[in-house]
Amino acid sequence: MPDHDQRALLAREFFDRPATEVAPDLLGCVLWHDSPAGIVAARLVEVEAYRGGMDAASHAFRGPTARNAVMFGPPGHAYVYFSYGMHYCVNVVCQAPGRGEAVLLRAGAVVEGAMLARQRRYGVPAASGTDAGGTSATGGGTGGAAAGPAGPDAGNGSRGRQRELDLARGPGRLCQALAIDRSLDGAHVCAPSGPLGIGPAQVDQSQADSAAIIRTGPRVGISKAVELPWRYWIAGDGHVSGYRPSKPRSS
DNA sequence: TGCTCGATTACCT
DNA sequence: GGTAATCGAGCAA
Repeated sequence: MPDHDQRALLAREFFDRPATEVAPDLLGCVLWHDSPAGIVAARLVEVEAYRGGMDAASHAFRGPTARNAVMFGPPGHAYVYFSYGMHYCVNVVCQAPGRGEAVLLRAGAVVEGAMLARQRRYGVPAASGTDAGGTSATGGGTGGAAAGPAGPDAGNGSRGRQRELDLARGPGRLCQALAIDRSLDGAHVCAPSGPLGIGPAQVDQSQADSAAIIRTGPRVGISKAVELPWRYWIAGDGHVSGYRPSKPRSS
């Protein structure tokens, strides 16, 4: 049933470049997780580049530790960490081993397995019955999902639409929707047999148009190197999370 | 050994 | 729009 061995995957060489080059190229690509419960896939609409030892905001800035060891390994592997005591965030390692560069995957639009993603996020089977994307039941596979954000909330009001946009809007939500946790730390996203993968951007005309408009700006929630415009997102896409500067802790 | 902070989110006003 | 929640990593003593 998992048709992911037929899915196109990005080559390892794709990630063997500076994170600031990989990050914009990842926009429009599809991240998927094939779990026992089913497949959920999301088209990436927002990412951030972290450049290891030369980037004070990077987890790798201070050198390798047990937590960030994966960042210093070969490119094309997932670095998953636990944040704020309750959320997971997922990165993809870039550059040759030892560099510590990675791209944080911040937000996506669920294009497959939306029903399962809703279940994970909101604990309900489905808001409305129009979604055929539950688990791997999507007949058309990735291609059929290319229609964009229309289908799932048909018949719902703006509230339902917002919920749909919020499914994977933000790094913590993305991980929750795709059931990504520390067990996937180090997973190879270029391996055909692995549970986690990233496929190339779909060459659909409407998406090609939107993917052409890539914006850059300061990264979210960091207190160091805030001036670096290493956040990349698809302009006008409702699945992009809003910019929030780092908030100093209240005493 | 203990303390502080964090690549966030959900909920309350 | 503002704030509490929550826990692991990293640093200092």
